[in-house]
Amino acid sequence: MIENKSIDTRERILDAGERLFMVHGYDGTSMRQITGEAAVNLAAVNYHFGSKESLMQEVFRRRLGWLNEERIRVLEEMETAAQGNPLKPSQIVDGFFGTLLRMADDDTRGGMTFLRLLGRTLTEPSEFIRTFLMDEYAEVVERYKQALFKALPDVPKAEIVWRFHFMLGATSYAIAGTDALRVVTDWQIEPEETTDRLDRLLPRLMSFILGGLRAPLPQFDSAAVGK
Amino acid sequence: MIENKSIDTRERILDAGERLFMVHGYDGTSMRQITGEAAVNLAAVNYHFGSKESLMQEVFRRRLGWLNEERIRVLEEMETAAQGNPLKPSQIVDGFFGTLLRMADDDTRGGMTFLRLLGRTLTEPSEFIRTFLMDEYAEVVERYKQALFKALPDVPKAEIVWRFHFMLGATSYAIAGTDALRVVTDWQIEPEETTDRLDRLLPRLMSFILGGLRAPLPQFDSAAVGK
DNA sequence: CACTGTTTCATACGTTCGTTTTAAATAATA
DNA sequence: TATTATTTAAAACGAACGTATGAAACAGTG
Repeated sequence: MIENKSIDTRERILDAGERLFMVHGYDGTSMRQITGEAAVNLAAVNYHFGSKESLMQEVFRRRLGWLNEERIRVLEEMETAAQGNPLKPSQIVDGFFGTLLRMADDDTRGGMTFLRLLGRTLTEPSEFIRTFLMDEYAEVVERYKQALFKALPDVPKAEIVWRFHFMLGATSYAIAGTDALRVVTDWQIEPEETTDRLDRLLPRLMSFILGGLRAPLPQFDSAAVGK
Repeated sequence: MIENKSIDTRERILDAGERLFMVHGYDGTSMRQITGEAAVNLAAVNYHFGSKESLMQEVFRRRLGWLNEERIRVLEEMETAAQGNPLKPSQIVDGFFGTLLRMADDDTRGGMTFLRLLGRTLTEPSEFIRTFLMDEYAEVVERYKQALFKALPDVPKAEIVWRFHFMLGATSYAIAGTDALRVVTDWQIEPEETTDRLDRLLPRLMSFILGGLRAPLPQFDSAAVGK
């Protein structure tokens, strides 16, 4: 290995890609936009990453690697402290979703930009990113799922899995659509809300998804399902 | 106006566009894919709709027009029956989200295909679709918002707006990611779950989002927000 | 039938896309 | 400093993109 020429072409490309993929999506972002914003030559992406797809994967790997390791670290810490007893659902939810949301405050880890990219990507999984995300998430999801099964022994497992799914949705959307949703709604939030919006998003979202997780089980009233 | 030549080129283009935009996204879908799947000439899209963007808008207008009229019809019906009394939150939620989810069973209204397109589009709002969606949604969101304010007079309005936001997210995601999420989780759901998955999604999702809506209000413990 | 407006068709236009190539510039090693 | 490996630079590639054109096929009306 050799030292950087200017201050890291690689990193500048990743930052530009992260931001542009977040704003315009994968297909909507061109190599020329990326290299233009990063102020590097067009060929630099293919030199450093091989292809546009590989760049996209590296954008995710750079952030998700840390995030999912942190999630597992937090979970193990809690499990150690609990000495074999089940964790509280709120602890588990905070370990998974709270750790994610707290990334938004850490600009050295991508901050809001990466979170919003992640949120929108989960609903538009191209084939190549889909298989990649599966690998990155497999272990951490399995661990948290097991923890929830243990924490909620009376709730059917299928139900827990669905609700995990819903929580992921509410979270992704809340992040990805921080202003995309304003669009659809046109609601005005008081000024104080927008300034420190992020500080307040976490407790708000936590309340909501915990409320959903603990909601009464649905009645499968087969006759009235349609209404 | 003149009759159709073969059986409605326009409609076949809309159907193909709806499906392909759902699978590959707007930028990821080419005119040649659309006209190929619809078995019409390449120029037919520009002839009938003017441009690719206009086609996308028409794909949405065709479904959203009916959906949002139906939502308002249902709301007015409930309000009339209530004779000025506040509605139950569960009624309002069912009017908005239940009406949406029940579209999935109606293939003459796009069924799951359109729902999934809608779900993924809400997290990737291109500038041109963003302004369009705002117009389509403005009235219905305002009406339901007001109904919720009235139904939950003790809950701060900002809180209700946020939770509406979260509910929309959980719903969009649950729909858009019907198998995109399987990807991320790799959970196995019992066979019986997948067959009539849709019948069971509605009550499950309803329980979840109602639980979230009724959850205890968050504590803004400013000192401990970061952990 | 001829006439007229509508729809379909094959084809081509000018751009932009991701990628490749060849050479120049830079940094590390001896 | 001479040599070698790494990184940047400029230019070009073929392919695919959305769109436009003009003629052919069609349907409705007299």
